Amino acid sequence: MERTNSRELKKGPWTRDEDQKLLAYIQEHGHGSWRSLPAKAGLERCGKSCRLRWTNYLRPDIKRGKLSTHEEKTIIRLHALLGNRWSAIAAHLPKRTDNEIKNYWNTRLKKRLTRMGIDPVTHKPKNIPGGSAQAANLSHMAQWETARLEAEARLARQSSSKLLPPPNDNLLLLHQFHRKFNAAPPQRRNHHLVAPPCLDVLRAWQATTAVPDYSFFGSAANVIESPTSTLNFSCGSSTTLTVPTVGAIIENDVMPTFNSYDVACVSGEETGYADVDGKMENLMQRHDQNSNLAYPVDLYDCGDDMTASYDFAADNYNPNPSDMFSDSAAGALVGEFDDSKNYWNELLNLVSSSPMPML
DNA sequence: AAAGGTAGCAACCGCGGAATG
DNA sequence: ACATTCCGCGGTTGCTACCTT
Repeated sequence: MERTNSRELKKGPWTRDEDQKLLAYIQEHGHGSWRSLPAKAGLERCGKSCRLRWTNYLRPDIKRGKLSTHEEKTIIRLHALLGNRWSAIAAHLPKRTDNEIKNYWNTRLKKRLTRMGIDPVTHKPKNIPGGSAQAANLSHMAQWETARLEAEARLARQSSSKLLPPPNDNLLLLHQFHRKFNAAPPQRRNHHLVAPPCLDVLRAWQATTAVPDYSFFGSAANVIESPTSTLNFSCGSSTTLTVPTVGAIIENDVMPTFNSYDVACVSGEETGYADVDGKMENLMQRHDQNSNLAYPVDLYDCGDDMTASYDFAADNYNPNPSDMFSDSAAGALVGEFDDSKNYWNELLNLVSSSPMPML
């Protein structure tokens, strides 16, 4: 419990002097216990206030300034899936704080969607009644997906801050999810190595705005290689990741399954990302054709300043390739193309259905 | 120029879960 | 097993700058 000190603690805006004291202390000693930090740092603030100032403002790895179109669309998509779980959303927007994202949503994106006639809570057009039977049927799926996303967000936080193995419950949850929906489970490799904190599909979305014009789908001239071919990516070692081209997906009508390792593996391989993203956009497009999608495609892709903005290096994830691709890892690194179409269709449907209650 | 309204954002508050003894 | 402490999250408030009338 937070108790008020007998001495009156300062509240309100931080001064430059206070900032410098806090910054200097943390740079020298680390934050340690937030509760005891203020006294040690010579600040008349509560520990909570110090922590907030640090995490939302002073931390050196914070990117400030206007959010890019790419970041905006990521927020919208993640919000459609996660609701107001700002920390989980922030985990997929490097260098942005949950507070900043929350503010941005409340002051801008929410209003923009409202103006467009879209309910910012359900992400559906306001004149289309919600609560369909389908939505009800998807409740369970939604809960699992939500839980999975949260577990991944936790992993992201843990591994980025400590580089320690994830707690067993997180890993268990991920395994349960993947088993339940017949997707490739995340695999624990060597004990000291943590999976890169990524939400596979959403990272694939994030990673690629290099191809802003998605109208090429269906155009033979732009389909890479033959419709059934695959692309191989070098992963910095002898292992390769096999990913089907857009054409292969269309042809075979299968939904690819990636796990975190797969996507991390293609980091830095621009063509790989473009292709992964292409798949997702294709899925989205096909989904659009079969559902009353709330968003016109251009809602996300209307900006001119789209740039490939996902910076994997920013995650400070530098796995040793020999660890990364050892033993059982090899199997998982090969793209697994289960027929998990239902999984993806339902997940994508979810985007246009109402948020579900927590487990 | 002044008053009122609005937008944007930093910071606070209360709650709940995790960690610890 | 329980109580206490610590920390993080999401909701909310309040301040400031800007805009409109």
